[in-house]
Amino acid sequence: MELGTYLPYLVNRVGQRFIGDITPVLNEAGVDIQSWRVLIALYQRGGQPVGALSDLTSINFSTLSRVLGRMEKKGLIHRLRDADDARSFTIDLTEPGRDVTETILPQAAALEAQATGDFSEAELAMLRQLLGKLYAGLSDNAADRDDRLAG
Amino acid sequence: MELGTYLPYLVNRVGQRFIGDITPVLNEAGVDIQSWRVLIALYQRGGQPVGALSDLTSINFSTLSRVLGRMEKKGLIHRLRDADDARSFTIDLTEPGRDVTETILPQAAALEAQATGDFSEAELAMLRQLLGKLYAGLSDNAADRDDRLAG
DNA sequence: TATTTTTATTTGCAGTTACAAATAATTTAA
DNA sequence: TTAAATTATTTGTAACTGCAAATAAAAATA
Repeated sequence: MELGTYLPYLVNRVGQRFIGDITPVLNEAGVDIQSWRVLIALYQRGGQPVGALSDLTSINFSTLSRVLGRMEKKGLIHRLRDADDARSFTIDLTEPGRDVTETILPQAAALEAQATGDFSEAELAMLRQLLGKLYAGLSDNAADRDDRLAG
Repeated sequence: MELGTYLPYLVNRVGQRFIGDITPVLNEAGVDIQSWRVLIALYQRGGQPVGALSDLTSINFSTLSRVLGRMEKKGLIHRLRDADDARSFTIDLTEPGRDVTETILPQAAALEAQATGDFSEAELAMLRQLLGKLYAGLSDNAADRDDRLAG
């Protein structure tokens, strides 16, 4: 096994550089990287319960609970008790949360565009497709947990 | 911008699933994910000073310093004061460190193989190449730091 | 050669993270 | 229709993280 071909290594270092590039933008806006993940997810997919948001953002349940706590304190989101199921919340962007997201989004898009400046459209599409396929090939640990409970 | 095409999102969720899949193996071996990154890097590239290891593993300097601290306590690595430069250490695997690495490696390779079971050789090669290209397109924040100092 | 600047690494500190246990509400089964 | 099991989320706790400042050694400069 060669380090330079080991996919977890290749993926991790790209992920870390993405974080490095977006961090100054996020600092400017006063949000951390986890909150940013929540912001985009909610912005693009609308209100979500914590569990779905955990899947969507790949943030651990209990961590996410506290991330949401600080986002709420900052007025970026609110927790709305579900009418039918009082265990569940719907997490939603507030207006300021939407505003912050719309401030960051174009800068995030610009950084992505810059990082992929040398990519052809075909390469970009291919990369996205392969990352999706790879994701599908890896274990859905949330589903595993459900299986374990079910089995 | 669509969440499903946003590369940081696609990359992060793959990275998190890789971590989820390797974690039981690492727990079994008694090492954490960061230590594992250090282990592979040293195993494949030989002894390194902390700075080079930070680049190689994408682990922040001060974090890495403490990761090395716990690895040393566990006897996985040792710090060897550089003969020519007393500020610098060469970090190296101990024999137990090498053993642990060799226990984990085949399992890590198996997980990667499983995740990419549906990939053709061409797809795999393409994915690796594109991830490399993407990495190159992102900022080398270590270099940025140097530039800032130099400029 | 004494002083300043740079480089390599570590540490203080304040905050973040994840596991497991706790809470609280809902559904299932007796 | 009450007890048991399941589900959604939060919290206790112990460990980990990253920034900025500190340390310590080397290189550059006066």
